[in-house]
Amino acid sequence: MSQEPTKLRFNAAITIDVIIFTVSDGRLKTLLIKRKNPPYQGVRAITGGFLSPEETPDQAARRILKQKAGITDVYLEQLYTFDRSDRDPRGHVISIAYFALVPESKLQGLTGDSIENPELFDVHYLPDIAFDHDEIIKYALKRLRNKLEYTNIVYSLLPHTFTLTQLQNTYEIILGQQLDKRNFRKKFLSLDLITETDEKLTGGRHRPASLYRFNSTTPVELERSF
Amino acid sequence: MSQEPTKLRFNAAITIDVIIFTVSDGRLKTLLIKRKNPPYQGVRAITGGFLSPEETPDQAARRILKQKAGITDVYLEQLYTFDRSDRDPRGHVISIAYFALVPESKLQGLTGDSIENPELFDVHYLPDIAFDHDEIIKYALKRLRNKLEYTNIVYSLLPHTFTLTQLQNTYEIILGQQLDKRNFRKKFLSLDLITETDEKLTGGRHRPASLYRFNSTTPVELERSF
DNA sequence: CCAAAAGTGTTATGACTACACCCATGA
DNA sequence: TCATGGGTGTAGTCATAACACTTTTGG
Repeated sequence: MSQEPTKLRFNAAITIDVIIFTVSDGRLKTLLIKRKNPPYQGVRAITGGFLSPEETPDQAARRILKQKAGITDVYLEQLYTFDRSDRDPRGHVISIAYFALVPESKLQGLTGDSIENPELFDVHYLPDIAFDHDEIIKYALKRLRNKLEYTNIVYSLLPHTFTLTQLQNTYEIILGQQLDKRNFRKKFLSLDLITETDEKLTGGRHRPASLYRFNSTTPVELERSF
Repeated sequence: MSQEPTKLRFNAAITIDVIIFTVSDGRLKTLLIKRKNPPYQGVRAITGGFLSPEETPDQAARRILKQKAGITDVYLEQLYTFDRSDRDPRGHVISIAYFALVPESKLQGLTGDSIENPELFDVHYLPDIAFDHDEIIKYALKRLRNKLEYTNIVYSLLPHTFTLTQLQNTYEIILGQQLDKRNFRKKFLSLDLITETDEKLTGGRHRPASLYRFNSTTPVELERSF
């Protein structure tokens, strides 16, 4: 294929924002840092950073996850590309937003003594947030709730084996509503996404619970029932 | 809010691609141009262009629609942001893709004598296409089919007033399947998206059809039934 | 033995599917 | 009068929603 002399000229300033969700203490939480530079210095914000010229947006999102929160190997999905031209006082900025689902176990290392002070916040009780980041979080939450209904991505928030009650709790926390135990089990088991192991979770002063595992720990899309 | 000296440096080459869908002659079609420059010179491609530094991606998408196809005031939605780093021989390119729904009436002016030779192609019989544009079209089609089910966006493909048969045909063409007339009417009318006018479409040698109009010609999202 | 969570089945309701005939018009 | 597309209702099936008691363990 013949190469033509057209030079590729950079024509935009791209940032990558990564909304990190986790379920912890019975709450859906998101990780926010404290901005160390203007604009919005000292205000909470989604983790993000500028795209490096030699990396792809996906690579940048994973780099940011690792650098800012020490997180690797998690569910990551592109959310939307937002234009910040009128919201960022620095000028014309385009933000490619992602969202990540992180099991609580991968957030243990978050010491909070990092320079940007990452902390988890209940998505229903967010502090003041820089830019229009609160709208982005709402948008991500909507996408997450929808995807719960027609994919298996909840696997990315649970340990390798889990009980049906843990699974149901995760759904209830994210959807923000109680579900009927029998109906939930019947329906979820009919989807053939999980398999019962021969192990049980003991320890409580009650009947032990069967442990299950996901058949696939890569994203699977179900047929929609429309 | 204090401005800090951080300079905004452009760090990426952004292109905007706009997949244009229309229904015509009982087929779902998309507009493709013929590339006049390498790479893929002379090959069919989605309409697109580089982002201008002073415009937002949405503005760029509308500018491209107008410049390349003479189309204004249509349904336009951001689809996904694709990374072309390994697909475009010119180097690191990021494409923000949109899709537009255009009623046939707005495509009359397409003379085909423009320098890029825009033509409509049946989405099921596409010619050879530049880059990975065929995958992008498939992705757009999937999004379009999904959105038909839970939004009113079909309004953007129909004239101001229309018959229920026209409406059903549009659904059938896009979804690629026949629908039951009685069931379709019962369900669609129950959504309260359209209202019967007191006009009828006469002209065929058969009973005249009632004309309907959409209650809202801005996008409306229905509650999903999940 | 008792407190606590695990586990299980049936009925009622509402949504979707399948299906066939009469109606109004123009030629 | 007849060919053509417009217009309508019902019964069967399937998925979802509502609902309460027994089981197993640890303390």
